[in-house]
Amino acid sequence: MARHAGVSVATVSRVLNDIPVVRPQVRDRVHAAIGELGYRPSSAARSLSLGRSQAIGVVAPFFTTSSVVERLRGVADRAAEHGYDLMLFAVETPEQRAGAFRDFARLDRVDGLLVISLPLMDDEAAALRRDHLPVVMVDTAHAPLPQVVIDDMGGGALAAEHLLEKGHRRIGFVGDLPANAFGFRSSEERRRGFCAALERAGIPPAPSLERLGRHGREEARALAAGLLAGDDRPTAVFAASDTQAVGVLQAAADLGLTVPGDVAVIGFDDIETAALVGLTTVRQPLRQSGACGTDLLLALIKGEAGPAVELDPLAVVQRRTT
Amino acid sequence: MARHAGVSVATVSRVLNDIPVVRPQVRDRVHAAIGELGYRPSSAARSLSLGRSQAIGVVAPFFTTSSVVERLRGVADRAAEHGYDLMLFAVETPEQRAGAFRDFARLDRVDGLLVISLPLMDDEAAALRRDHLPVVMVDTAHAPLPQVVIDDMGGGALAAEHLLEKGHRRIGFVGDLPANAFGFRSSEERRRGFCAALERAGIPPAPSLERLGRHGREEARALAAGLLAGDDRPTAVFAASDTQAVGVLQAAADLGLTVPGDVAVIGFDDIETAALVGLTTVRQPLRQSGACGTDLLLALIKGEAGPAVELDPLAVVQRRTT
DNA sequence: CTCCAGGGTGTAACCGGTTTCAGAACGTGC
DNA sequence: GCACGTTCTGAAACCGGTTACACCCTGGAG
Repeated sequence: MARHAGVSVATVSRVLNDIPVVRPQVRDRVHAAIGELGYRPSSAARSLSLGRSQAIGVVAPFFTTSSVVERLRGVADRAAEHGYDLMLFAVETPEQRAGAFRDFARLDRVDGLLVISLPLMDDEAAALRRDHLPVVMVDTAHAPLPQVVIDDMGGGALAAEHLLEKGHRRIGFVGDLPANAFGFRSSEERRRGFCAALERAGIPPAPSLERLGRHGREEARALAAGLLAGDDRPTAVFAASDTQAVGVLQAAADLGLTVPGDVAVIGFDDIETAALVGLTTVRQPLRQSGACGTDLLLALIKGEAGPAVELDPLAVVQRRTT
Repeated sequence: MARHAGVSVATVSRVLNDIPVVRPQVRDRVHAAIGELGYRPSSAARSLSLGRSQAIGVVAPFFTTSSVVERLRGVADRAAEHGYDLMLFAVETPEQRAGAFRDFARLDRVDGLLVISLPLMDDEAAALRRDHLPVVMVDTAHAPLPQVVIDDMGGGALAAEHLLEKGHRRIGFVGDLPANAFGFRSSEERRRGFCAALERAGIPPAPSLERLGRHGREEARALAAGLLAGDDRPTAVFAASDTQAVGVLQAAADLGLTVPGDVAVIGFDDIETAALVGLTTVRQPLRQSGACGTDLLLALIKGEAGPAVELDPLAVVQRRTT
C-alpha cells in the first residue's frame, strides 16, 4: 500500500488520520492509491496500537423485556452519533448472565461498558474495577458506579395515586418475585412505593391482593386469573410492568370482565405496546435513559466528568384502562 | 505476566490456548500467575495476529420494525452459542444506511456480516466481495449472495385465500410504497401474491382499494382511515405487516367499526404484539430466520458449505380479527 | 555564501498476542 | 560413555497500524 503510493507507512497513517502536515500533493497520491487498491485499514492493528477500540459494550437481558430494547435504541443512536461501534452481549438466561461477566476476556474489546437492567454481583464489579473499564449502569445500580435510574418508588406512588383519584380503594398488585433469577429490583421498589402511597391514604396493606411470580406476560396472566377470580376481587390492579399489565388485561378478558368497568388496570414503562392496547401506564423515559447512559459513558471514557443525569420525570399516561 | 510466572510469552500463549504440550506443573504456575495478576489477554492483539476477530456484524434497520428485533434475537442466540461476539450496526435513517455501508472501515472488525431486511446496492455488494467478507442476507436478497428468505408472494396468497374462505370478496390492501427510502421489497411482493390469488378466484384487481404509504403504524392508520371511510369500503383488509395491521385496527376503532364484524383484518409477520391484540396474521419464522442466517454465516466463515436453509413454512394464525 | 529555522517525510520501536524453529533437558539403547 | 530420540520451552519474526525522533530540504536572514 505505502509502496504503491511511493510513500512510507508513516505518511499513509498521517493521511488516514487527517494530520495536516502532509503536503496536499502527497495526500492526493495516497488517496488515489487507497482507491485503486481498495485498501482498508485494520481496526485490530489500530486498536492494538492505540490501546482503544472505539467501541462500547452493552450487557443486557435482550430477550426478556421489550423495555430493554427501547433503551438499547437510545444507546445505538448516541453511540453511532459519536462514532462508536456497539457490541451487544445478550444475556438470555441466568446461566448466560454468569458467563457474560465471568468471561471478561470478551469485554476487553470495548472501551466502556453499559449494563442495562441487570444488577451486578460484588465480585463482578470488583473485576470491572480492576480492569479499569469505565462502566455505567442503566436501570440498575451498584454503588459507587455511575448510574441512570428512575425513582421506582415514586413511580409506584404515582400509580397508586392515580387509582385513588379514580375512587379505587381495593387495589391489587401483580409483579416480580423479590428474589428472581436475574436479580431485578424495580418491581419490588414499585410495590413499596405503591403500598406507601396507599397507607398515606389510610388504606392498610393487603397482602392477599398481591400476586408475585416470574416476569412475563403469560405468568402475569396466570397470576391475575387467580387474583380476579374470586368475589372479593380488587376493583383495580397495578402491574409492575406493561408486559405484565397486558397479561392482566388478558386475564380480565378471559374472565369476561370489562376494563375499566369491572376492573381498572395500570402498568409501568410505557412501551410501544401500551399505546396499542390503550393501557394506562406510568411513563418512564426508556430511550432517553439509554442515550443518557451512553453520554455518561462516553464522557467517562474521555476522562471527563460525566454530564449531570437529567431524565424526564415519570408521569401517568392515561388511556383506556382506568 | 510471562516474567511473573517465570516462563516465556510463548508458553503463556500455549496455556491460554490449551495446547497440550505444556507440562502440567508449568501450566499450573501460569494459571496461578494469571489469577494473581488479574491478567486478561488482549483481544485486539489476538485479532491482529490471527487475522480474525471472533465477532460477526449485523446491519439492520433496528429502529424501524419490531420484526427485525425478533430476528436479531435469533442471531444473538446462535452467535453466543458459538462463541462469537455480536456487533450491531443500527441503520436508523436512509442517510445512516449509506454511511453504514460506505464506511466499510468499520466492517473490518468482524469476520462476517449479516444483513437483515435491507437491500444492498450493487456497489455495496461489490465492495463486500472485494473485501472477501462473508455475507448472508436475511429477509432480503442480492444474488448471488446466500440468503434466508421467505416466499412473500406465497404469504400474500395465503392471506388472500384465508379471507376468501371467510366469504370476503371486496378486500383492501395497506402496505409500503414500492419505492421507499430503505428499499424494502416485501410489501410489494406480498401485494402481488395477494392480487394473484384474488385473480385466481375470479376477482379482478381493485387499485381503488389499495393504499400505499411509508411504513409505520401511524401512517397505516391514516391510510386505513381513508380506505374505510366511504360507503364502498372493503369488508376486509390485508396489511403487509402486523405493525400496519395494528394501524388499520386503530383506524377501524376510530371510525366505530367493529372487527371482524364490519371489517376483517389480517396482518403479516406474527410479531409479539399480534398475539396481544388478537390479530389474525400470516406467521413467518422471524427468530428462526435469524438463527438460520447465523448458522449459514458461521459455516461460511469456517469455509464450509452452508447447511441447507430450512425454515418453517408460512401459515395463517387465526385469531380474533377475521 | 553560510547558517539556521522549520516544514515534510522516513526509519524504527512499540502495542500484545501467535507460531515457527531451534535447542535444552532428559531418558534410552548399545 | 556416547549417540540419539522425545518432550518441552524460549527466542524471534510477524500481524498492521501509531508515533517519537532523525533527517533532508528549502527559504530567508546575516
